Amino acid sequence: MDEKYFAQKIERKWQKRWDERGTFVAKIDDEREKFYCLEMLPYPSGKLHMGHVRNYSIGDVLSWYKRLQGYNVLHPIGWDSFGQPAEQAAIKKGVNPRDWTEDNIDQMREQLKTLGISYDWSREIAAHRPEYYKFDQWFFLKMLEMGLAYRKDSEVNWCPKCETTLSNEQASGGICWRCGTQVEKQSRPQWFLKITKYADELLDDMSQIEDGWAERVLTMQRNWINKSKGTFVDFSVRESSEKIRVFTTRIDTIYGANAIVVAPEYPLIEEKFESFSDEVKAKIEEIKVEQAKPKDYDEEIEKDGIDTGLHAINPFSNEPVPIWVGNYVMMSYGTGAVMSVPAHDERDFEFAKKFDLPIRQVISETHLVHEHHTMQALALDQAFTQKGILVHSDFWNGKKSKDAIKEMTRYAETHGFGESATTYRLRDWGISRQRFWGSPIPIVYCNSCGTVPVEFEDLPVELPESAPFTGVGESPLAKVPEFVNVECPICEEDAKRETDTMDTFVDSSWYYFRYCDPHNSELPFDSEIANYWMPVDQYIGGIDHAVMHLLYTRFWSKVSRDLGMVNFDEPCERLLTQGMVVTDSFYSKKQESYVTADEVEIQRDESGKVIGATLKEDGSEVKVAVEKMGKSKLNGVDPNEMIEVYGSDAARIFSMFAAPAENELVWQESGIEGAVRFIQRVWRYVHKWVESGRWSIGEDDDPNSVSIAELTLKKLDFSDDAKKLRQKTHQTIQRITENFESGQFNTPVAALMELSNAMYDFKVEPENASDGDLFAVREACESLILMLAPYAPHVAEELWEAITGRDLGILESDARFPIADEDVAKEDEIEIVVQVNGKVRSRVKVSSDASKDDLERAALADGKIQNYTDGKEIVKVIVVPGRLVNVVVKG
RNA sequence: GCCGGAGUGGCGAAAUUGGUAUACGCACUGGAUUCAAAAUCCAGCGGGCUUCACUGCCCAUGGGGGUUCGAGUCCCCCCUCCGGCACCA
Repeated sequence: MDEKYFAQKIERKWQKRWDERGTFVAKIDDEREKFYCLEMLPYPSGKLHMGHVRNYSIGDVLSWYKRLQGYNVLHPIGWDSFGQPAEQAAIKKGVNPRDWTEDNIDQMREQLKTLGISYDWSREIAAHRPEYYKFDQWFFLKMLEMGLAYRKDSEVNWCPKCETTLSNEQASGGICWRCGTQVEKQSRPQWFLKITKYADELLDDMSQIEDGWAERVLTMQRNWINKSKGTFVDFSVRESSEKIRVFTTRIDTIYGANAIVVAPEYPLIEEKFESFSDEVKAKIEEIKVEQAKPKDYDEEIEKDGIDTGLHAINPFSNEPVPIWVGNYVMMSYGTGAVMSVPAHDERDFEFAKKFDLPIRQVISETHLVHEHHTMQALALDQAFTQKGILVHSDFWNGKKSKDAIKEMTRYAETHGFGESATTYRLRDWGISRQRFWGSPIPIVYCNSCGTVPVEFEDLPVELPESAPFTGVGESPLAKVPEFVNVECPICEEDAKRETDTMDTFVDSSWYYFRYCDPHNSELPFDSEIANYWMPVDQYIGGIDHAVMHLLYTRFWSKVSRDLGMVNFDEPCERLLTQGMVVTDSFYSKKQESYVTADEVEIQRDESGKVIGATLKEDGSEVKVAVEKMGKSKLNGVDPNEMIEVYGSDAARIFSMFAAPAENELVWQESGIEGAVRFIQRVWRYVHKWVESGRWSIGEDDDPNSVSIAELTLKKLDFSDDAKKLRQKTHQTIQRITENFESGQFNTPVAALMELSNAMYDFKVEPENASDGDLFAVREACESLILMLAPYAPHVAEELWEAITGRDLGILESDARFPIADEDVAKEDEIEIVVQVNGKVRSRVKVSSDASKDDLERAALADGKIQNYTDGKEIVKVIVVPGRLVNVVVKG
């Protein structure tokens, strides 16, 4: 046994032993309650970043905690290994995406093993392997059978020079990443999954998970789906027999409509285009071009539009209103037309202000109803968007918005110019990608038979070994004749394969099922096995996935349920959305790329805050920002160096201690020394007692030593100091258990540090320790090690071995997370704060079970308090048992 | 722009969910130990006033307002920063 703590040595020792003993291999066991702990699977970029370390450390803390409580824990890991970076590497460096990906996986697996996360590596999966993506295709075919997969035209980013489609990232700033050409939109047939069919269920089933998911995530999902009840209203057009249909949730404001605003591609506009003036034509074209550009959200888009000269007739008032084309109306969203009510909608208000359109108030606040009936509308300086009472609305005046919405909708329905409707913002999920590195969509196009699904027994449709990666022209897959040319599964005539591959979100939508049964070659997973492990008890991942991934994944479970494969609705009971790990990013405008911190000269203000930077090489300007780590192209902080220097236990403790899991964490390395110091303090303390020979481990013990079993059997006398130490031990167990149960992982580290400080404050040396002292020390040490294990499993195993001679993590281990003894933890005397008018004026010591009356009496008897109450009237006394007394005085 | 979140000492943060603001750690300062350094140990550490000292008082949780006996915590407005926005994953 080394006396000195040497992280690398013990970490390697235990990683090897865990591997050999299969410590973390999960097996179905009906005797024990299962716990499925899952972290979002990483994209194998080749390099671990601090966001990963944080994510997996949180998962490991929970896995260890549950394992020590006797749960049957499943804690798997795999790779989200399809995606653009591999293909970009192929284009830029000429490597094969498969080799590039496999290399990266090997590197990251090594790094993860060095971190010592308690994964069941026998269940490792990777999306890019045919054994896995076979079942992406399997699910696709099932969804096709269910009518959930369909094909329709949809737009993609298109570079006219490279004649290729681009992702949003490749088209950022509206220009092609390769050649800088202005990006356009192109329409092409693509495959969609009908997630909208599940919109209501995705909303309603939130009630099943609301206890375990953060409210912010559910809110974002709710707003993303955005179910709104409202009314379709048809406006007839004075210059045409066509009608314009708009959707509104506020039909009660229709008397305030001052215009109909339509998208530039609106059919009526196309039809009447030639009749417009040159100015109108030019503006419409301009808006079209502008809308076709990929969105840059940083840039504020000013409202723009033009009056076409056409008129729509308000079906309620028969009033004609102008028809405008506006840049904020999209053909692809809603009906492509909106009614503009500036007085009661902020966007419409802004539009009306800019073009000086009339603004008519038709809803007023309840208490102003009377005046507004007779007065002209007040000059509004902003839109009044709340509900209220209708004014300036003919027959409907004086009605409440809520009633008016119902009655006016009914009126529109009976008069044939409208209908009530429920709309969703949620759109179907487009999964077609014109890329090589993804699951091929298992479809064949035949001239005689049409669109033909590949037979189930012919799955997987395998990706070819390689393809020409040029970054120009059609997708690489389309350039591989052996892949494209195929026999039609029906008529056996020559046919062509679909060359689009699936969105990588498909892979990550069902991987947690696969972990349950990762080697099944017939089915994605066995139902019975999945129903044992699933749903996931705790899912942990970045808040950046709050909407898309987590919505797709919920959708996929519901589809699996409808396929009869699982017996539940929601895939994850509890979700911990970890805050982003962000870091300073340096973007060189000259090099048009991100550079590392080493390459720049950083300017700081007096407080050390970064205010700017220049490139060391030539002093050119560098844009400094704080951005999430792992963002593609951005070089994050490399945790491996930190692990090498300080050890993985220290890195893990520090990453957990640095901030609460949900918070964003601005990464900085200073402070990790504190974690190392803490480990060393624990190490030294335990070794001092073990090596003193005062407690026994094996058979050849010191004759003066005594085992914990012997101690437990004796009736022990505890000194006041020993009592104090035991009290601290049990209070710490209470605190940490509470923290873990409520998902708080930073404060337990502080509690452990406090406990170790208390151990150092206990001044008894081994040589003259009584049996009671020995017991108190041993109890503190054992509890500390067990509670430390989730954070620093290597050092915990090592110390546990030192004091018990046994392993901690293995299934056969009898080590259990400690349980607090309330009687030992209880304080006899507590300090109560005494306030006068809410300000702390004194403190009194009372017995911890003092009654309310006792507290009040003690407070009023206190000399300092009497100074404040003398000659004044005591209005009331508020007593919060265990906390404080507040005396309220007057005069 | 739309949706969601965050802001507390020099720094990361804590605060039993409306009840002692600043636990724990980092950095810093002083002391012990040492030939010396590292390591370790002890002490101090929000700001301002007051007292020789004990002490006492006031101001502080991004800014402004409100509710309450009492607000970091609840409500309203504003500022700054971060995440997502459907082809980054």
